[in-house]
Order: sequence, then structure tokens, then C-alpha cells
Amino acid sequence: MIFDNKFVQQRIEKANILKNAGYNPYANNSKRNTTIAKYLNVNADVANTESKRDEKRHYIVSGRIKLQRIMGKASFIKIEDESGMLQVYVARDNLPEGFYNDIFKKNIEVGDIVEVGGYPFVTGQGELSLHADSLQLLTKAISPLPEKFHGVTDKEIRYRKRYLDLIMNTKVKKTFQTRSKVISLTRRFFEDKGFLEVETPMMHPIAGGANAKPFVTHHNALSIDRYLRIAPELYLKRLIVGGFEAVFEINRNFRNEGMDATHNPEFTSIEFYWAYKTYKDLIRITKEYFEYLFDHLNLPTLLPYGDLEVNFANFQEIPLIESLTTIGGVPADVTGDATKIVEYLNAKGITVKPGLNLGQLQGELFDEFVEEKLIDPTFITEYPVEISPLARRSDENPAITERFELFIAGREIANAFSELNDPVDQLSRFEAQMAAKDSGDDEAHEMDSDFVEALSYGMAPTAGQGIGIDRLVMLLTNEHSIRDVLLFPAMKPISAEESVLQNTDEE
RNA sequence: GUCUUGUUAGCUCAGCUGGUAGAGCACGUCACUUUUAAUGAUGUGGCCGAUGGUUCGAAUCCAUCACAGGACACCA
Repeated sequence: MIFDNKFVQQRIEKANILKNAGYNPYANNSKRNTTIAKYLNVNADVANTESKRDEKRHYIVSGRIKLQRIMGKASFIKIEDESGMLQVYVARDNLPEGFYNDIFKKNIEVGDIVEVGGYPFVTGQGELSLHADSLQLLTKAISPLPEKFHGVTDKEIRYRKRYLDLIMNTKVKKTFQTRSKVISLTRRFFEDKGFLEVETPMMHPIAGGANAKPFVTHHNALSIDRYLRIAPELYLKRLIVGGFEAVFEINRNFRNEGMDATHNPEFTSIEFYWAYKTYKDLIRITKEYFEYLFDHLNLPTLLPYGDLEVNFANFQEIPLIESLTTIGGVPADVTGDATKIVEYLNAKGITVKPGLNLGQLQGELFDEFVEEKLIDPTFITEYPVEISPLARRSDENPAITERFELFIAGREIANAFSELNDPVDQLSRFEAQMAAKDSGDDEAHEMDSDFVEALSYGMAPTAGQGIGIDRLVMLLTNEHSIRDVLLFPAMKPISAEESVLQNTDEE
């Protein structure tokens, strides 16, 4: 049974004692008239008065009891609401006859949510507190809180029972407040630039727009399978064909792949598409976007990330091939020759799948020797066409695309390019992806002929970009696991779960 | 998917080369009207992740499984 723990039983018994005495342990008559942060702010002046108190003021605040120090006929408790923590002085003689001994001391405890009324005063130790003349239990907690000093540190408990993590670890609350602000600021930034926020399907007949394995679900009425989207890209571009000139979508993508410190099966990204612009414009708007975020989040441009320090005033821009030599240290005569690259990689003890083309091998070199060295924000540009199936070719050099990826602290944060809008070229790139799929690449793009048809009606020259919001938040909050920036990260069930599909089929 | 390290009271953790389970916090009882992880006294609290094996005897050794952390592989 869920409540058979003896500590829980003990607390249920306390709730029952209160009920039997006609006292509701789940009262619904809160009269709170301020928050703790406001209380502390408004009454800060009390410290400067002679008596260190102002009995003419009166406030009602509410919160969860985090600490309780009972000293006979008087007690200190610390209560916490969303805004902060407040010390409350509770003395027997300021409360109704019998309340302090019979109700407060015996049946109210750490973890319970209470409401207190009283006046501000400063204790002998100099802490602005509340001198209580009323105290009411609002919610009896029947499960005890984790240890008051160490809190809950077990990662499994923190992720599975995030509410406990939030109760016990104030830093966690901060992280998710920052996350919320990042999303809100992102929305505002693009709206202010004239972008239209849109919502495109999450259930796709073809999982397109990225190299990834999709989740499959089933539509009963139509008897067809649908894929959870791996990217919104192809729908957003259809909207550009339709005549919208600047659109964005902030929402979830789903990829059926491994989980680790930087991958969750569902993750949030923003993708935005901008007609009559190129990837050069995207570099400019991206810099502006970061400036906007740092400004509104009050972050220093020298931002610590683990052992690293990232200088957000030092955006760099370098073509991929050039970075292989200048940053990766790969000799220039190697980087343009597939055979020499394989030899070079083998000499370094790295084996690659046979049959990779030049562009793919350059990608290997980049992943191996360059990526982790990109600490300050760096736009890597001019990607080989072989690893950029949706990007527009450079007019000067058809082997490379008008594309960049933004790397910060050794990690990819954004991916952007001037979009391919030649429908015949797009068709042949899909066909190449089909060939790759046939030869065993199960992450190659699917043919999406409806999308190619959309392009056939003409898409204005367009630049598009995706930014991984989770990784961005990790960077801004100095967190090193994606689970620490997701309120409810994906976890395996503790006991074997039956297949959801089987259950619904029976209905 | 592979390797690796964990899993002991509600929480944080001890428990050595096998000999019937420990602390702190929390909780109960008592004392205490300005404390700061309040303090002092005292008591309750455990299927040692699960299942097998070795052994006279297993929290401890071995195997399998489950879950989690870390690393690698794949990716964003």
C-alpha cells in the first residue's frame, strides 16, 4: 500500500486528530494578502527603527514549513512560498487559548502548508521576521520531507519526483524560471522582428526534416500509422511557399534514439524561416538574439560553463574546411582528398565506415578534431553538400552549401542555412537519400514528394534556422545534463509497464 | 546498444578479510518565550533493489535481472 509507511501513518493520525477536534487540516479559506518577497521588501525599514518592530502593520502570508524550532512556550518556524523564505515567531500567549500546545506543537510540523498573520519585527540576531498573532493549517502533508540540511540529492528521486526536488532545492526552481524566461524572450524577440508564430502538425505521415529515427503511433479510425515529428522544417517551408514571409515555431520534436546527458526523446526547439534573406542575415540575427537574451536575463558576457569560460562578446565565423586546418590541425593537403582523409584518420587510430564520400569524411574530421575546441560562439559555415540535403548550394562552389552551425562550449547550439528552393535539385537530393537508406542508413531522409510539389510552385529565396532550446538553457544556467533543464525528463518505468498499444486495442 | 560505478530507515550516509544492522536529520515523550541545520535527555523506526547460488552462516562473495549515475557509440 502506498501509505503504509509508519511515518505517513503517524501524520495521517495527526490529520485525523484535527478533524475529530473540528479543525480542517485542508482548509480552503486562505486570506493571504502578500507574498514573502514583498513582505521582506516592504518591511525592510523596520530594521532602522528604535524598537525594531512595527505593531501597526499587519500581514498575512502563507507557505510550507521548512524548519521548526520549538523552545517551550515559543517557536520559530521558517515558511517558504514561491517568492522566498520567511521566519515566523510563534508564541503561546499570542494565540488562542490551547492552540499552541494542542494544535501547533502536536499536530503541525515541517512540510505542512500554513498561513500566518502578524506584524514585522527584527530578531536579536538581526533577521526580519513576522510576529504571529494567528496561525492556520492550510494543508497537512502526510509524507515527511527529505532531510532538512542535505535535502534530496539522489538524482533518480530528483527526476522522478521533481516536486520534491523543487521543494528542497531552490536552485532548481531558478533554473526552470530561467528556462521559462528564455522561451518567453525568444517568442518576443521574433515577434518584434515581425515573425508569425505558427503551429504545424506533430503527427506526420512522413518523418522529414532531419536525420533521425522517429516514433511511430497509430490512428485507429483511419487505420494508418503516423510518425511523431522529428522536425517541423518541411511544414514551415510550405508556409513560406504559401506566402508567409517570416514564421517561427517553438515546440517539441521527438527522436527515437539513445538517451544521455544531451539527449532526451522529446526536446524543444525553435525553428524560424525568413523569406528574401540568406544565411548571412541569420548570422546577424543570431548575434542580435544572443545579445537580447543576455541583456534581458542580466547575464555577464563572460559566462562560466563548468571549467570553461565562454566569451559572448567574441563571436567568430569560419568556413568548415578552413576550420579543419586552423582549429583542428589537419594538414591542408589532406582535407580535400577522401583517400588522404581516411589515411589520416586511420593514422590517428580512428576507423570510419567504408564508402563515405568526401563531404561525409570532412564531417568526420570536423567532429573529431574541431567541434570540442569551439568554446567561444563560433559560426562554422560552408558545409559540404553531401551532409546538407536541405541546404542551398553556393553559387561560387557547387560542392558546398550556404549553411552554418553555431557552436558554443564545444556543442552545437544552432543549425541554419539558405534553403534549397530548386524543386528539381531537391528531388534529386531526396533520391540520393533514398539510395543511402537502401544501403543501410536508417536515418536517411524519407522522400517527401508532397513537399517537392510544394516547392514546384515556387518558394522565395529563404533562410531558415533551428536552435535547440534545451541545450541553450543548459548553457545559460551552467547545467551539464539535459535532465536538469527538463521538468520531467524521460525515465524508464520502475516496474515493467504493459504495452500501451495492446491496452488501447482492447477498448 | 557497449563498458563502468552505485542501490542499506522517510532523507543524507557508515557498515573492513562473511558471524543475526549503525549514525545524523525527521518522528514520539520530557525540559526550554528571540532561535538560525536551535539545544539537552530519552525512545520508536529496516525483506540491506529483486531472484538464484556458494557457505554451518550472506548487507558483505558469485551469477542473472531491474533501476539510476558516468563514459563511449548514435544524434540535436
